[in-house]
Amino acid sequence: MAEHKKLVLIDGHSILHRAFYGVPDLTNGQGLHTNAVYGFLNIMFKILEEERPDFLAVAFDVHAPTFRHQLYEAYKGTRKPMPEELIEQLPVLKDVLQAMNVVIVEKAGLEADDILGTLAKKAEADGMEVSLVSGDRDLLQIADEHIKIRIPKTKSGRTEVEDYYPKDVAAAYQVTPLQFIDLKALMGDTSDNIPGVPKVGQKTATELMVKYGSLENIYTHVEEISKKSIRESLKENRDLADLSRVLATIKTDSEVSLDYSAAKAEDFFTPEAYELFKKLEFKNMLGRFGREKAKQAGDVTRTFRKEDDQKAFLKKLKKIRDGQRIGLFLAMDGDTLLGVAVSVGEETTVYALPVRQNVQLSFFEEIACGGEDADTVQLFRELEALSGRAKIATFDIKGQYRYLKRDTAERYFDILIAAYLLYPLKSDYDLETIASDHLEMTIPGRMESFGKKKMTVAAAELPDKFAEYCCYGAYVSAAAAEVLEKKLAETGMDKLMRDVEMPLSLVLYDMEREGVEVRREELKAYGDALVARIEELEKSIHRQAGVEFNINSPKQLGEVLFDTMKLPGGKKTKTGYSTAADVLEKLAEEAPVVKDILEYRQLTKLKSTYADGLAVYIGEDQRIHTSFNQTITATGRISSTEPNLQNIPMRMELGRRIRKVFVPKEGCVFMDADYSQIELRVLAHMSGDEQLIEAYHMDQDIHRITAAKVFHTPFEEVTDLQRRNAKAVNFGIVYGISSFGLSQDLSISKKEAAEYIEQYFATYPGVKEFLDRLVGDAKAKGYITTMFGRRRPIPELSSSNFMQRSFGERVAMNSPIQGTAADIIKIAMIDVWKALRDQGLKSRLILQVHDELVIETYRDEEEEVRQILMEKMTKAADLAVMLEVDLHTGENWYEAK
DNA sequence: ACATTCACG
DNA sequence: ACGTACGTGAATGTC
Repeated sequence: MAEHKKLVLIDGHSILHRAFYGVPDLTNGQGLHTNAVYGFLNIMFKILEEERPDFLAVAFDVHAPTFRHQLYEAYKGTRKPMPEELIEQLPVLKDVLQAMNVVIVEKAGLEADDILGTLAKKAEADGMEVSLVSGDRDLLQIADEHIKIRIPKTKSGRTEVEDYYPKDVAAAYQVTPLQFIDLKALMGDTSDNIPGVPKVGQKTATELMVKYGSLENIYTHVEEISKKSIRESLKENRDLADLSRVLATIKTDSEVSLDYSAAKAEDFFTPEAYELFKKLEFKNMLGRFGREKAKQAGDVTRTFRKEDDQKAFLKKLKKIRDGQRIGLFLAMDGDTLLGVAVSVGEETTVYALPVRQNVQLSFFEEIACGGEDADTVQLFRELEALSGRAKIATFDIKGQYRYLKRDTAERYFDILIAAYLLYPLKSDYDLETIASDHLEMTIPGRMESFGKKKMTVAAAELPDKFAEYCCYGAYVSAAAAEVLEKKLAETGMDKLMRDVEMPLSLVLYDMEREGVEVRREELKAYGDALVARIEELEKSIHRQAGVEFNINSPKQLGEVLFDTMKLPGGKKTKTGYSTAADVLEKLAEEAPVVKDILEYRQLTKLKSTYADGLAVYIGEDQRIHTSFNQTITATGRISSTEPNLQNIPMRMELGRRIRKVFVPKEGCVFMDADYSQIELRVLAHMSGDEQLIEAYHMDQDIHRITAAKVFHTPFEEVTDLQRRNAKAVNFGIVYGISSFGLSQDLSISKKEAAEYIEQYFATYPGVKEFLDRLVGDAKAKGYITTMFGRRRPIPELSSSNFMQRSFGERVAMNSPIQGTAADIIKIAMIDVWKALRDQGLKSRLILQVHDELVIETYRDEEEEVRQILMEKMTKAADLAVMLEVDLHTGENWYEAK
C-alpha cells in the first residue's frame, strides 16, 4: 500500500463553539475568558496525538455576508448572536494558532464548510488521508473513502471523538454522505439555519430518503406519498426544499487551496506560543513545550554571574550604596538558606551557600548566632546591613524578613504584594507569572528547573540550574518592581502599597513569629471528652436508623435518611441529596435521629478540625505559629492558614470553650478588641445616608433602631423578632441584598423578604442610591474601589449568564464595604504595632480576626496597651460615624472575648 | 482533584 | 426564566 500523507482539517468556529459550551468558564489574570480557547486546544492536541498528521490547517468563516447567508437572510432574519464571552475568544484563538505556526484558512465570501469541503476533496484527490474535525454534522456529506469526519463530544468532562467514514454515516442515518445533503434539506437544521420542509422531521426524512434515494426523486413520486399532511407540505414547500438543499450543500470546488509547505504539522511549540499560553494561564499545557523556550527577551541586557567565593560576593554586597535599588532573591528550603542573589543595575550575581548542617537555624533563633560557622554568620550580618541601606525589591518578603532588618518597611517593595493589589482575584502568584504578566518575559519556572526536587537537593545536584533560577528571581524582582510601581501609581494604589501593605507585611511577620500559646494537655482533654459523647451518638444513630453506615459520608447519610427512612426532602446537590445542617434542621421534628446526627456532626467537627487539628501545630515552644496570608482574598482581607486561627469556634458554647486553651504567656493577659459592626458603619459613611448616620449618632442598638424605623414601631416596643429581622436585613444589605437570600436566612417567603428590603430602602434611601451607584460604576469600570483605593475587578459583571452577572452585582455591593473594613483594621494594626514599639512596650499583637485584634499584654502594661488599642483602632479612619471598639481582657481567649 | 460540609468574620 | 446571600480554610469522602 502506498504511503499516504495525512492531513487534519479543523472547523475553527465550530470547535471553538463546542469547546465554549463544553468547558466551564475560565478567566485569566486580565479577566479575559479563556475556556473556549482552552477547550479548542485540548481537542486539537488530542487529535494531533492520535493522528500524528503531516499537515494541519484550521478554517474559519470571514464574517462578511456570503452567498448562502444572503439567500437565507432573504428567507428569515439573521443567526442568533454569539455570547460576548465567546466572541472575545476568537481573536485570541487566532493569535494562539498563529503563534503555533498553524495555518489559518479563511476567505471572504466562503464559509468554513466550503473551505473544508474543498480542501478535503482536493487532498483526497492528491492521494492523502484526511481527517476533518468539526462539531457540525453538516460535514458528514464530505465523508469519503479517505475522508474521515471526526466529531468531538464532551462526555462528563472527557473528550471523546465520533468518527464517520461513509459506512458510519450509513449506519447512523441510513443514507450515503451525498444523500445526507437531501436528508438535511428535508428535515432542516435549526442550528445551521436550514429551514427544511415543515412537518418533516428526522424520521420522515429518513424514511423518504431510504425509499426514494434523493430529493429530486421524492418530488417525482410525490403523489405516492401516503400521509396527506406530509404530501401537502412537500408540495407547498418545493421552493423551501430547494433553498434548503442549496443551504445544506457544502461546496467542494471553491477557489481556495492549501499551501502544504506552510501547513506542515511541526514546530507548534514556539517561544511566542509559550508566552501566550502563560498569559492565558494554560499552566498544564506548558509542559508540552519541552525545553524550547524563549531564552532571551529582546533587547534587555543583563548578565548573570555565579560567584563561588563568599568573600568576593560579600565585597559586591558592600559596594551597594545607601538608597540604591536592588533586586534580592533568597533561596530557601524551609528554614535553610541555600543561596543569595542580588540584581544591581544590569548585573545579577548569585552566591550559593555550601549546604552544611549548621546553617540550619530554628525559626525563632536570632540570626546573629555566632556559632562555629563564622562564614555564614558573616553573610547574615552583611545581608542585614545591606537591607538597612538599600532599596530592596523582592518576591514574598514576609518569608524573608528573618534575614532582613525589620525597623521599617520603607525600603522594601514586594512584587508579590504589588501583583496581588493589581489583580487580587488569583490565589497563586509566582515569579514566572509576574515576569510574563508585567515584563512580557519568559523565565524558567521552578518545576522546569528542578521538577519535583526539593530546593536543597536541587542546589546540590543541579548547581548551575539553581544559580540561574536564583538570578532570575533577583532580576525579575528588580525589573518587575519598577513596572509594578508605575502600574500602582496609575491605578491609584501606590499609597495603599507604601503606607498599608508593605508595613503590614512586617506586622504580620512579627505576629507569626510571636505565635500564641496553646495548652496541649487541656486541648487533649477537651478532645477526649468529645470522643465519649461521639461514640454514644454513633451507636444511637445506627440503632435508630437500623443500619450501620458512615455518618460522615453525605452520600451514605443521604441514602439512609431519604431512601431507607423515606424522609421528605428531595435532591439538592449535583451528586445527590443535600444533608447540610439547614436541610436536616427542618427534619428534626419528623425524625429524632437527625437531632443526634446534627450533634454528631458538630462534635466530630470540633474533634477533627480543632481538638486534633490544632494539636499538630503546637510547637516545642508550646505555641502555634499560624501563617497570615496577605495575597489571598479578593477583597483585601488577610487569611490564616496552617492552622486557620480565624475560625476558632465562638457561636456555640461547647465550641467556644476551645478558646480556653489559648492562653497568654507568663506575666501576661489577653487583651481582645473588636470593632462593633464595622461594615455597617462603613456603609453609613460611604453611602452618606443621613438616616443611618443619625441612627448611629443616637448611640443605641443599631438593629433595634433599624427595626423601629423599618416596622414603624416605637423604639421601646420593638420585639425580639423584629430586631432579629432587622439585623438580618442589615447583614443582607452588606452582602449585596437579594430577596431570595434574605428569605432563606429568615425562613420567610420571598415576597415578605422583598417587602422588608423595600421598607429598608424607604427608611435609608441613601443606602439604596449608594448600592445602585456601586453596581453602575462597577459595570462601567469593570472594578470597584475601597475608600483607600484598593481595587477588585469584577469580570462577572459582563457575563451574559444571569447567575454570574447577579453574582457580580452582589460582589459590587459587598466588596467596597468588606474591603474598606479590611483596610481600616490593617491601618489600625500598623498603628498599634508602631505605638507598642515606640513606647518600648513588651506586649505584642498576636492575632487578627477580621474585625478583632488580640494582644498578649504584660500585666504592668495593661493600661498603656488598652489606651493604644482604643485610640489606634477608633482613629484608624475618619468616618461620618464613630468607630466603636469593644475591649476585654482575660486569662485566656474565652474570657477575653 | 473535586464536592460537601461547617467553623469564623 | 434564570437560582443566590459576601469573604475565607480544613476535614472528609468519593471519583
